[in-house]
Amino acid sequence: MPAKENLRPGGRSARVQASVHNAVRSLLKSMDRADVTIPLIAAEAGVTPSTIYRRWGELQELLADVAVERLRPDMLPIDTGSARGDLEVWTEQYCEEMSSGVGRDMMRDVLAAQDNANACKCDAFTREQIALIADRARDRGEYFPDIDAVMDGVVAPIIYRILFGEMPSIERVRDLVTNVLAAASTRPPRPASAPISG
Amino acid sequence: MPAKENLRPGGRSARVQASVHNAVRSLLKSMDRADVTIPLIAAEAGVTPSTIYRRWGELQELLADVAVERLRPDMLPIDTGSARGDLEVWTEQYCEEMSSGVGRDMMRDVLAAQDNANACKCDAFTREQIALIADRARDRGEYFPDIDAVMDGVVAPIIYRILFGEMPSIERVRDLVTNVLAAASTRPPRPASAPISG
DNA sequence: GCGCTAAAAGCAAATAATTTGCGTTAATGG
DNA sequence: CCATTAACGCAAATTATTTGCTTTTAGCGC
Repeated sequence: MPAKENLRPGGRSARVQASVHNAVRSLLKSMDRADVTIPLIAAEAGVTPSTIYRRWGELQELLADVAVERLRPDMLPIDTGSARGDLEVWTEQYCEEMSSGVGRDMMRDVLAAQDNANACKCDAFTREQIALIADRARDRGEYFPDIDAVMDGVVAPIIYRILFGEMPSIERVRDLVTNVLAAASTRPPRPASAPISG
Repeated sequence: MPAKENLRPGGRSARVQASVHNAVRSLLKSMDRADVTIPLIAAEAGVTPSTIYRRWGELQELLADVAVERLRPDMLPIDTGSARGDLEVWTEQYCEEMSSGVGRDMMRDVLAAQDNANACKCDAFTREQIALIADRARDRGEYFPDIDAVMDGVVAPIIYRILFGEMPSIERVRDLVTNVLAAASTRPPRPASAPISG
């Protein structure tokens, strides 16, 4: 678990991290992921392999580390003028990104790592985006479901299907959005979940 | 993709496969998964490492192969006399198994492999179990939702939360079951999904 | 059953990845 | 500016993976 944060943020360390991340991204673009090795990354980044081994431990952790950065949302959800429109557009884009080859690879990298901190981060990113849409809806005076209801009703089914072999169709995605919005005003809020230890 | 099926099912090959699988299970019981290596497994199984390399390619594929066998349901869903009872009991047990340390490790192994055939198999196992419950409900003349609705409404949220860091509480699980059953008689069936290629 | 064919396994040498000890560089805190 | 020490680089030692070749044996036609 010797990853990322709470290491010396100063010049060299940060430079090495950036260089290694760039090397990974660059190599993943030009070759099959199965052929990417730590010595290769080290050469591309201009560092010695042992630096990578000591900092990330395994290739899997490094890949997860890079993937989670790429999964970080880089823009605000598009404002369409209505909660339904916002959620529909965001969901379709999310689904498309996640079900693309690149998206699925990144998700696999994040989930394959021992350390589940990266997976939690991805979940947090998604919740933040939905919270932004929810805030806008509230500002407009519109109903909007609980974040958890959207996670259960829209995000989870999409991710499950992508991970377990079926690509959700756009019709299904729209349907999920419709159902969660329809249920929003009729269902009571749900009980909270407990965080996982390991 | 030199895995599992359509290899010589006869004596030696099968014996080696069984021996290797047993070795993996045994080693995973007694030590940390991070310390399990192919040479170790080979020694435990009494085969040469190159046999494992040629047959499974990577440790990850072998682990996925073993995990999917352990995830295969070994019993029929308990018959409680009602659809709601059947689904509730099955779901609680499923959730408990999957969120245990062993369950999460197996799921990770299955999802981490390049080959997504194992993930598809897990999905199929789950659908079969739900189909059995649905058949029983139909025989009793009870309503029962579409398998896809149960996958979306119950299974996906549970798995998503386990994978992405939150353990679903038993209350939430019951709530998911309640909601999918409540929706069963009011919602139209959903459009189908397309299979994934890679 | 008997032998033929080829898939799968064993063996060992060659290659590649990972770990480790130790000296060096440079970020951080006083 | 100096002391401290985390992070890095280097190289040797260890361990894992690949590969060419040989041997075993399952599957199949006779």
